[in-house]
Amino acid sequence: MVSQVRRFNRIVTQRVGALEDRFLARDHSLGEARMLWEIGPEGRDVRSLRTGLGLDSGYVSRLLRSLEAARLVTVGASDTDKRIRNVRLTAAGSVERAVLDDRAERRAESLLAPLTPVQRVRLVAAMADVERLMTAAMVEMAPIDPSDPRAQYCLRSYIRELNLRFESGWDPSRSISAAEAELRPPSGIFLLASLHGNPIGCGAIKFHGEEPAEIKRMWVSDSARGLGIGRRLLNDLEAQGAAHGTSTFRLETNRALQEAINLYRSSGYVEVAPFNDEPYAHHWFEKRIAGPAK
Amino acid sequence: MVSQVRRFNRIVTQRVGALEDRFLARDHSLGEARMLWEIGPEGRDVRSLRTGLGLDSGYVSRLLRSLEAARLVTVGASDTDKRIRNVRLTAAGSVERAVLDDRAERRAESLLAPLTPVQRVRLVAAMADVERLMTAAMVEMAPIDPSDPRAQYCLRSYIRELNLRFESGWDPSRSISAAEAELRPPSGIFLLASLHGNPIGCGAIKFHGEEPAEIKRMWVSDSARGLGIGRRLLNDLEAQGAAHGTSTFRLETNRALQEAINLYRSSGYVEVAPFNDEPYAHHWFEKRIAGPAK
DNA sequence: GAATTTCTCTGACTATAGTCAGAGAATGGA
DNA sequence: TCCATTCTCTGACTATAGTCAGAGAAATTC
Repeated sequence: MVSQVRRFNRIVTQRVGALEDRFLARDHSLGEARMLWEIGPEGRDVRSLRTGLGLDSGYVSRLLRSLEAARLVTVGASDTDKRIRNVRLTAAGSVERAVLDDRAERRAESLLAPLTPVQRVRLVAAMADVERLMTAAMVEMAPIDPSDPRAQYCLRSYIRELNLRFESGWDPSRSISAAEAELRPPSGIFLLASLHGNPIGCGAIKFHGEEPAEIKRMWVSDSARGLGIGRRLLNDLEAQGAAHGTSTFRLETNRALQEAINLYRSSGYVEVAPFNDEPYAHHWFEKRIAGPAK
Repeated sequence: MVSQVRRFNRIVTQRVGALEDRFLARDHSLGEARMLWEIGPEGRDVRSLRTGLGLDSGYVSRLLRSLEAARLVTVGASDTDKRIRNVRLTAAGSVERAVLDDRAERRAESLLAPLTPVQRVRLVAAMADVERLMTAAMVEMAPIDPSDPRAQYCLRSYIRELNLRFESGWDPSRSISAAEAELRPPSGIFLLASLHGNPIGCGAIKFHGEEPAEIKRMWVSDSARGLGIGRRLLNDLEAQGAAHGTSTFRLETNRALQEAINLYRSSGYVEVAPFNDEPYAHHWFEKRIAGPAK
């Protein structure tokens, strides 16, 4: 498997890497072209360019001066905070960006051009698979404090979604509690899934001493469905729980969340009699896992 | 389709491009690392390094001096031609190369690591597809003179293969002629398929004035089977023939070449009564194509 | 045997893509 | 109000990855 990955890397850097970057730039240096691209039609502030491209502030500044000298962008102070500077494309800058875009388009076409129609369809399908799975591989999971803004964002999204999907809406106060303090060590664990630093999913454990631990707040962003994030969150939560000495997990869920129910079933959760009086639940699940490795 | 290709390019350069190159080098510059890699355990002459990596001779020379200074390679004159210099890895150089190899291996593993087993299998399969089809897309087809060494290589390979696969072997002199002069404009056309400059397939046309043209010498290297090269050669030959005013093509083939027979059938060739007395043929095919575009 | 070509090397340059250390202006918190 | 912090900018540097023009030695061609 690994050797296939390496062969893939070789071929793809030959064809995509070499062409994509260098070829697109041409009239500008690669750095300028990337910057022009990243600024986008709406304009952007310098700070977000810096973090977005991962460049040194001095370097970004210099690139902007050179784009400014070429009359491709204008840089002005932001209205709200005069330390922050805002970059916008000039008319010429927009044209230039369109040219870059057009080149990328042609590059992509030229990659498909030599193939037969059947091969094209197969290649594009395989590319979609690779893209999806590589994106999945870039998702990072890490425990964070439930008061962290990223955790809060996930929890708000979770509430919004449940409220939308449950037939009767969802009122967290009528439901069994999962307050911040309950999801923070040592009472619990809050796990965040993020892609490029942006939160895209979460899951939590609420420990009950010797009693089975509860899985709570499992949520995956719409934009990240189908990447297996839910399964990985569940796996990681179980592993964390196991490290904490827990060998039995419980959870309850609403019949509206069919994909979650499928996930639990296929992850080894077995439906059991109701073990609590959660008003929004239709299904109660339990799973025993092997104890922590010797 | 094109937008999928572009999304693929973006993701893949992010993940493969950025990591692969820079990450591997570490102790050396990227140029040195690439060179170390390309030299290989067997050693190589400077010339092939230069063409293989596509670098300026001065630059290659400088890189070699720096590797030599680090005692990773030795450079000595070739036995047969004292202008040519031979590069070999020292013991330390081999160790260093193994370290690079190991890093590439780990990189590849780390790409798979976050995925579930099912996802890994899917990703690797999709990568194999992409690799195969991108390789196919890199194959170039161009008419060349049949006396060109690359054409000669293909023709020799063709003869060897037919001799091997025909039940009774193959003696070109008993077969209908397809001499160099017959496959060269204006009498004919010889089309070469090459990958990275190396010949991997060929096909030819022998014109007969107003009479149907003959397709001859269709061959694809073992190493390039399954890439659709045969079909593209045939397509291109027909297009060339059409541009030359030919609208009917004929060919005959031996029953041992089943994959070729399938190719002809699925490309619109219809089996017809024998139109010549080729002693090695079991099937005769014909195809009429639309005239050249208005 | 002379002229030409091939192969590698050196020296002198260049552009790109940075990094690092401050400085100055604006903002936010105590 | 003052102090620390944030944000951007400039100046001074560096490493990498080249390019280009020739020179010298060996081989090939005429």
